[in-house]
Amino acid sequence: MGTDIGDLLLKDAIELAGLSNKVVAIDAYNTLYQFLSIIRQRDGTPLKDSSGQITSHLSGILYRLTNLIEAGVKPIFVFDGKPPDFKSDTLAKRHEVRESATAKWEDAKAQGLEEEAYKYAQASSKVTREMIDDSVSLLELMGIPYVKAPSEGEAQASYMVQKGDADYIGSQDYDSFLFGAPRVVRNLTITGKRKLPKKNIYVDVKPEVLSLEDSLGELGITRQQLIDIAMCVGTDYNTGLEKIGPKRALKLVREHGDIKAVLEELGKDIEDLDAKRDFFMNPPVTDDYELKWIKPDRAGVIDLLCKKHDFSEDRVNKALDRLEANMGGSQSTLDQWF
DNA sequence: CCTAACCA
DNA sequence: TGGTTAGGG
Repeated sequence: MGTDIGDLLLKDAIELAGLSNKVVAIDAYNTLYQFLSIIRQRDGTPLKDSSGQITSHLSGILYRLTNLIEAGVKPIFVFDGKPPDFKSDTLAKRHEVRESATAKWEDAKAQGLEEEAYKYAQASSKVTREMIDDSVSLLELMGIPYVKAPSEGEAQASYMVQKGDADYIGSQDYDSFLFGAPRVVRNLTITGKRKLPKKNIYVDVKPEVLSLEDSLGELGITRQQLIDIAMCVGTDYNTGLEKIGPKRALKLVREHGDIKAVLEELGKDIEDLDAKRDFFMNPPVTDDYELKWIKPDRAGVIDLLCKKHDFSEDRVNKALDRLEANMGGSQSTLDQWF
């Protein structure tokens, strides 16, 4: 998913505390997908309520956002709108990959291949309309603002950071840099060691921040050239050129100036090149949003999570206690929020 | 992913 | 107390 330019970019590890009082525009699709693929049992089954509805995304939102707000972060969720027409190949491909992964998951499960089963279970994850609606409801009840993008969520989030309404984009992908995001934060979790599944390896997962300006300066290129490099490697809107990874793409774009000259040199072509380049530079965005963090509606959250989706009332109340304590629950913290 | 419980 | 892991829904 996204574009594979991460190796070219500068990353700075930080503590979550460093994001205190920062507004982070979280890429909703990216985050929900992450929750769905990772919040699973050992056999690969996602969390479900008694009626069989998947609830991994709701669990992720409740606990992750509670942690972020406790750390002083001011999160916003940014949802996708209508994707551009030239994304249809990528979307079709994702659908295909999901279908085949679902079948392979069944096979592996039947054969008792646990590791395989888990891998394919993850790849079968799908963010459904219903999950998005559920997530929006939960955010509203938790008092956390969200924005509905006219088109790509990452484009909208990038615009909000450019405008100064947010400080960072929260996403694991690098696409927002193509849309001009000044700052991105990855690994937006509570800091700590994490055990790799099925392996005896522990890795330090720390939030890391990336600055577009710093990376462009380091590489000695412009944002348009970064877009061109990404398009050589492949984006959601085009398949990459054969045998061209980020390193060679960087070299080629530096050498020839832009992707047009690179394509001419290689005798290749990318469909709708101009429209796609322009979409990255000038994506559809909106100013129609309001960012307000308000006191959570405890009864509403309990009703949605516990009554409708079988969450433990005890656990949800504990999370809400923490949320309230840091978000308009006490006068002392009110000032920093409003 | 995250929490909670368990054990050294 | 902190590392580890089962269980969450």
